[in-house]
Amino acid sequence: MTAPQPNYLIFSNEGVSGVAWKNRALKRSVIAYLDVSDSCTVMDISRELNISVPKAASLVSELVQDNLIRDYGKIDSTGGRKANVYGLVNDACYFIGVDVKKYYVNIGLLDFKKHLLSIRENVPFQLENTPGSLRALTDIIRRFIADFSELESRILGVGINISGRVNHVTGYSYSFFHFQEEPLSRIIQQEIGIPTFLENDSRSMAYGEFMNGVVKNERNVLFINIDFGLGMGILIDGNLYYGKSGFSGELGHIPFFQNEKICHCGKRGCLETETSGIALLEEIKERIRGGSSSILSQKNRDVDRIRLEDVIEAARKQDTLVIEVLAELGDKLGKAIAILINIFNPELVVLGGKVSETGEHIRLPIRSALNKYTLGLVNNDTQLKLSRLGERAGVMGACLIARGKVLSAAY
Amino acid sequence: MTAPQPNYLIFSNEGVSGVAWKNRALKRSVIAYLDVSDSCTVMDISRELNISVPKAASLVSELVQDNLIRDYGKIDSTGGRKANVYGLVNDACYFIGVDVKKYYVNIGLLDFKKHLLSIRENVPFQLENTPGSLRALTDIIRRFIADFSELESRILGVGINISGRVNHVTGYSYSFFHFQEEPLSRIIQQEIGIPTFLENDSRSMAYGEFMNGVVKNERNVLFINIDFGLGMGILIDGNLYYGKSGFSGELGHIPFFQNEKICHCGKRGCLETETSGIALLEEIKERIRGGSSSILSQKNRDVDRIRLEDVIEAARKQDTLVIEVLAELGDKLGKAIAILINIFNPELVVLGGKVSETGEHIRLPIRSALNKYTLGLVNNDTQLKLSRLGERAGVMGACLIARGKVLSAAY
DNA sequence: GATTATTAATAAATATTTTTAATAAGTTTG
DNA sequence: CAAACTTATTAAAAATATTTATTAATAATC
Repeated sequence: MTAPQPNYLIFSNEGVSGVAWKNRALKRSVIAYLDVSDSCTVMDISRELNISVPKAASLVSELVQDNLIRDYGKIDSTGGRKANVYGLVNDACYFIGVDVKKYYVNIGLLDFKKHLLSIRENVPFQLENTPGSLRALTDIIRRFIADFSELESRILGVGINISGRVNHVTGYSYSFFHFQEEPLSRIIQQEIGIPTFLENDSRSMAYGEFMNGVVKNERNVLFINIDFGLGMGILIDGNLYYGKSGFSGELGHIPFFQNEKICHCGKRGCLETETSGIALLEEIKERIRGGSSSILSQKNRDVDRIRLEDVIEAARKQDTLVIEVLAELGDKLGKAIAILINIFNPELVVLGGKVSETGEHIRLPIRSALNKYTLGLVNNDTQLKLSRLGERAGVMGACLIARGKVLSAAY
Repeated sequence: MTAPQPNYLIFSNEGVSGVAWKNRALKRSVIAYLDVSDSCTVMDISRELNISVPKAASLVSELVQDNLIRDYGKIDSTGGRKANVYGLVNDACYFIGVDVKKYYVNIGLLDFKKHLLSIRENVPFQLENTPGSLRALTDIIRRFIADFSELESRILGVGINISGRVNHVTGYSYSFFHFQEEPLSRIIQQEIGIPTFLENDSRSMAYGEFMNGVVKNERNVLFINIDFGLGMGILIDGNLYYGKSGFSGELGHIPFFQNEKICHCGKRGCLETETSGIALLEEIKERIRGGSSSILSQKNRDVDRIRLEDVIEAARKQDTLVIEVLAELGDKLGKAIAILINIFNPELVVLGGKVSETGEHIRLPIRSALNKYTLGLVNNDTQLKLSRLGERAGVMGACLIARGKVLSAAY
């Protein structure tokens, strides 16, 4: 005898009103509550949602019937009859996250309880603004889904990270695959047959770290994505902040330097021109050409062919040149983050993206710049931590974005 | 026969649970809805709050009995029976707002429908960190309340703006009147006998402009307070953003210049050192001393005694020197605002505070700096407007802060 | 180890809300 | 100007939720 299939209707408001609508909303609230508290009793739900105990009990029993939550036995009592505790069923439903990079794709499968069950990294792919590239992407997603055919009916959403400008509400991507009238999310959704959601990469990573990463109870968090470019995800009161059109967090293109370097955005003096993976790589190459010694130069290889990954690897091996350049980069970036701290007074700033994999080599210079450039009172409020998810923040975030949208019926 | 007194119990959750709690919450929701929609029918409420029409009708009739809302006659029909429209009763209750400045206080009275019924400006006062100064402040408030003794029982809240660091949740003020254990808000509340709320001045002004000023339907708004110092209020999704400890929006102290001017905060290079009322005044004085001609110099008066108000007055009279200095200041400030626009992607940036009273003389240089320093796509999203409330933004905001807290029972 | 206090779950009674239907009040159209 | 059509309000019936009371289970106490 197989377990009954869950009743996904509660994740939608379509075609219901009145009491049915309220019940769905309440059930979603129960799940949202379990999402943060992990487990709870009928009494807890009654208190939390301001409903009577019998009502809470009936909701719980329906959710158990729906196979979305499960009775996990008795709780340790505090001096009375022991209460039954309930929690989410981890295999109730699944979500897929796709992290689209320039030369590869990472794709993963998340269960109901936010465990990353499977991840496939570095799937070869060329991100180009062509229909062919889009087709290749949907093929990769389809193939991944095919590997989990027995779960397919329980995969409720797909989240996709695309760098550049994305409107998460309309599902339009402006920087890539923008060659048809329909929003990109809908086109992909038609291809793969599962509700699909688009998100900007830095925001997605921020959400991943927030829901399942280094963030604990902090509700106002900045996630600095130091990758090839420089991006930022903003979490305000536990929610991603988008701005008017979803273009918030364009940290890389704030006017910051008096330099003459022309950014790929067309402006001069962008922060990204000196504090990003590309800037780091260029500076390292420049200095090696100028005669600086480094692990990277000793190998007698072609300077032009040094990759960012090599630089990060060199930092891990305590290469003096890289550490020195990182310290300078960190000082500049720290000054920029000081601005953000004065403005946001956040509880936590998380450093993510490729360059953050150099660990303390980048964190410490930023930390000391913060001490230099922010007011003590404000600075003391703010922790500075390294990403916990690292490379996987993108996939995790994409899964969680899809999960969040489906669970809140917000689409 | 006098009108029945309103039932203020709905503005509290104390001592109720179950159905009574739900009814109070629903009634508050009705009022919150009327707050933004100005008037509505029973049907509207039913649809908006997802409750049945009879339930909505019973809530409305209770609120009418409570004298909080009133039947305002029939609406123009769209092809059927005309519906009754309901709206707030403007004299149902009142709120007081106090804008505390360095050398004076502005204080005003707001009615339930957000009309500023009475305002008393420039009440002499010395803001000092002494018990005497605090006593003087409470005296001013008490005297103001005494003038409206017939309304006193209906004054439900007092909002107070204090510059510097304020925690609106705990009610502590750190920059002023911080010489006792208890939070300042509670101390004042005990003195005047009305629930009291503290707020930072820039945030309060931002809230005033948002609820009753130049902001129309925009939900993500930055309010730049260019006064003696430089502050900012941030509105995100229609709510004030506070940050971890309520220290958000410290725009004046972001590290921005390479200059050697020491800011009163102790750091060097603060934005405020070159783009604030004080900076403007100093620069004007400097240039006049250096021989520049201006209306201000012609009067043959003591340069040292020129006040910021004189400078603004001169700008209104098209004084070339002031306009020139404002243009330079606007360019620098515009560059800083460009950073904010890249980060927040707001729908609207509002310029307020004393210096903004120079109108287009400050707005246009900022506007052109924005064009220069932001990406087109992002910049086109953002309007730049001058404050509508001007000097009164502070009082209006303080009243509205108190009103908002009371109406949402959030204290 | 029985008793008491405490807490959870369940059941019955009560109260409230929603549904459904009917009525009233208007608008539009032939 | 009346018939047909909309929409709002009211009323009664049905459904649902909350209260209150009861029972069950457990820990602490004597």
